[in-house]
Amino acid sequence: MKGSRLVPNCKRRHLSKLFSLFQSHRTLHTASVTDYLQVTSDDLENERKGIDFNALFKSCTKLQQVKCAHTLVVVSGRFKDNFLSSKIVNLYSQHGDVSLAWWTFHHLPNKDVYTWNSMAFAYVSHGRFREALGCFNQFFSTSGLRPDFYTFPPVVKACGDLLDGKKIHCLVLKLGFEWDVFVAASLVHMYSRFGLVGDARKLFDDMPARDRGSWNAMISGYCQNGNAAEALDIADEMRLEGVKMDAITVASVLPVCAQVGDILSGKLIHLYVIKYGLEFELFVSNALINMYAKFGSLGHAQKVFGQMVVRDIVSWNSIIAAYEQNNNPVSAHLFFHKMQEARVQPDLLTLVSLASIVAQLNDHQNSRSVHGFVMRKGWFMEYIIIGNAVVDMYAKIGNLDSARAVFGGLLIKDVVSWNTMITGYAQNGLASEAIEVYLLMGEHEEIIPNQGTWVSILPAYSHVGALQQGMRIHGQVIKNCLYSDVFVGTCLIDMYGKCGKLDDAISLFYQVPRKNSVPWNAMISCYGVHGDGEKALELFREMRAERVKPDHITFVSLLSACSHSGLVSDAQWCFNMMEEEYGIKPSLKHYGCMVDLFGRAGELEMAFNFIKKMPIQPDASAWGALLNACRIHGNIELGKHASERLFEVDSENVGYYVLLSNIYANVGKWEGVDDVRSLARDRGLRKNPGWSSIILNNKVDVFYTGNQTHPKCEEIYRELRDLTSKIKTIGYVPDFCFVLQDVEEDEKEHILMGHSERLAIAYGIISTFPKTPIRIFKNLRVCGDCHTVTKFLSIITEREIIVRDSSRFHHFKGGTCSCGDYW
DNA sequence: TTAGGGTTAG
Repeated sequence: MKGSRLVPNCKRRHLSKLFSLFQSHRTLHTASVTDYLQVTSDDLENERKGIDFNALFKSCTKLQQVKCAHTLVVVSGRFKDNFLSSKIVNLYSQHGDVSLAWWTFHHLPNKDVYTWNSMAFAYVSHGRFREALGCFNQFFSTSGLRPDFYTFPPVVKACGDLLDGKKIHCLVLKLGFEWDVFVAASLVHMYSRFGLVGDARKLFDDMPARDRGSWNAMISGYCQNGNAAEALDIADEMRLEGVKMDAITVASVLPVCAQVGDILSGKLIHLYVIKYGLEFELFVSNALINMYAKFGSLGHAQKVFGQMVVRDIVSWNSIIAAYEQNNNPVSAHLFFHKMQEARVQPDLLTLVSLASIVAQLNDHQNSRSVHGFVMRKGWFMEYIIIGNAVVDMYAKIGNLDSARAVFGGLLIKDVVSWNTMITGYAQNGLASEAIEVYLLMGEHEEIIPNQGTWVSILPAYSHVGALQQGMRIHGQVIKNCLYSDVFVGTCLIDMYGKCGKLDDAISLFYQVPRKNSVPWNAMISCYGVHGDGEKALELFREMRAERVKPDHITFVSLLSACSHSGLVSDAQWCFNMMEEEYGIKPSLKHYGCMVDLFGRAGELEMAFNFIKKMPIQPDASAWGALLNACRIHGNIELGKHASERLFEVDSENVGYYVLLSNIYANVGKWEGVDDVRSLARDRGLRKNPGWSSIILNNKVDVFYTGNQTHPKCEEIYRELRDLTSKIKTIGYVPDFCFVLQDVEEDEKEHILMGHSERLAIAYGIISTFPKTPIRIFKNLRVCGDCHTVTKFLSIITEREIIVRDSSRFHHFKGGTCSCGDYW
């Protein structure tokens, strides 16, 4: 028999490797691999005598040459030796080859406890818990052997649910292993894992002896259940008992410090880490990076990362996520490149971060690369998290078609998938699509809506002014005890505010926690859109008095509120305070608000000078605000200049062409109107049609300007003609400067009557009981003539009419409007 | 010869 046939399952190359090992040990006198493979079994028998088997085996294991070691065992005929085969099982397991471990294990005729333990441990260490439990059950029921101290800890770890855990616990008690520190620690941890921290604590308290591992098990139990205070307390108790924290203690506690925002404890632990040289532990450094990232201390995170000698995938993911989650996608991307240079293969979580980075950079090209990479890896099938991340990525860059396609293709969807899709639509202004997805979600009973669902759907309902539906969500929120959640509360404030229920918004505002700026911003913005700049300022003063730190959004809301109410000097006060007192550098949005403020107040020169003095390149919002001001105040020359600058920075936005053509039309310069129109046409832009909507009996009716297709069209026009003649008797005179076509006066009056807001209001009047308030929503700004008409309508119909347009609210009552005709 | 307790997540 040839030597090679003795080892049927081992490849020749292992033999040759083995042979070189033999050579290096100088214990085998065969000259070459070929010679060795030619030897017969008799020869081998003789050769074997000359081999120092133990030395060779040790050498193979030391060199991590697992296949050589295996070959050696087989070639030397010792494969029935439990000790050696178990060692091989462990070695294969360490090398990540569980199937070869099982193969070795499986062919052992008389397995002992050590062998079974080794196999179960191999499964556990690769996260194959079900197989580990199966292995244990088979061992317990068929081998006739008694488990030992080493058997239980891995098996306890493998328990997938409380029932399994309790069964194993019973067995431990029956066999009397409960006071082994390793077994007890694993039980403590098992109970914590299933949320029974109290039971875990009882076991821990009853332990007659505790080592550091026992303390760690209890601490991590608390940490993983979010019991931060208890975790930190028991860590302190451990210190008082003279047990020092090790890398594992630190790695458990650091995430808790981050979670509860305890920067001081976090830093003290970091000092401890440095003092005891734990910073070279991979887990510790990784946990430190994550903690500093959560505190927003990117400098510290990067310093820890920079000092690491060995980095693993978690280290790279952590530093990438640190920048990604602190809105620094450029640096995050840089670290991703460095990771590739270091030849570390990205994993699932790398891609989750990368998807967010690509979204933040609005990088359409790379969004497809991310999508493709995930597809090639086949991760969509297995992991919901990456599917959701890709949906989110596409939604954030405004590619809703791709987002929906990926969403539709997800084999399993959880509540986050639905929330992501709803948010995606809502944040891209596609409220009805968001609502459609939300309603579709309701058809899947297994999906339970959560906080994220309310936060995603409420803005969609506010956007379309769907008060009834919004209130229904409010009911659900109360049912789910989420009314004190600051984010849900803020969305409700926003919803009530945007649906014209300012009083409800205010009362809700005083019910939610107000420690951070979020609800304040929402309430200030509500006052702003309702044209009450004074109240917005008053609330801002209250916010300062309560020592709540405003952020950049607070100032955008505040400046815009001032702008809509003509509070020029107050706005200037806020603008200066922003940087001087709070160190917030004004962004383009803030500059845009200021230009808008000066412009609306008729201070066109001030607005223009303000733009000229801006320390950053003015964008479309600044020039657009100036152009709008020129329209309101009829300044053609400056309007022309503003539009030229505007088209340099944004030539795609059709709204600006409309604004410019309005300026010409208002003063009857029809050739100017034609020029602008043809310019827009040449650039392939089409006017965004004006429309208004009204919700009656949960049904949304949308009217486009000049709409002739509504089923009640005739009635609506009849009512409008009737109402128009009535309001003419009390002083209404049509203002033709809002007609942007060069036609006869009769025709102009007809055009005005066909404005979408008027159609919606008339439809509301004929469809509701007398004196019922009417709420309508318009996608563009309300027209000046319609504004006048609505004031008169509020007198003769004795109704409140609430019109929400693209920038604010108009609350008409008894012939006046809440905006005081300033908008 | 084998065991427990540890870091990243939409």
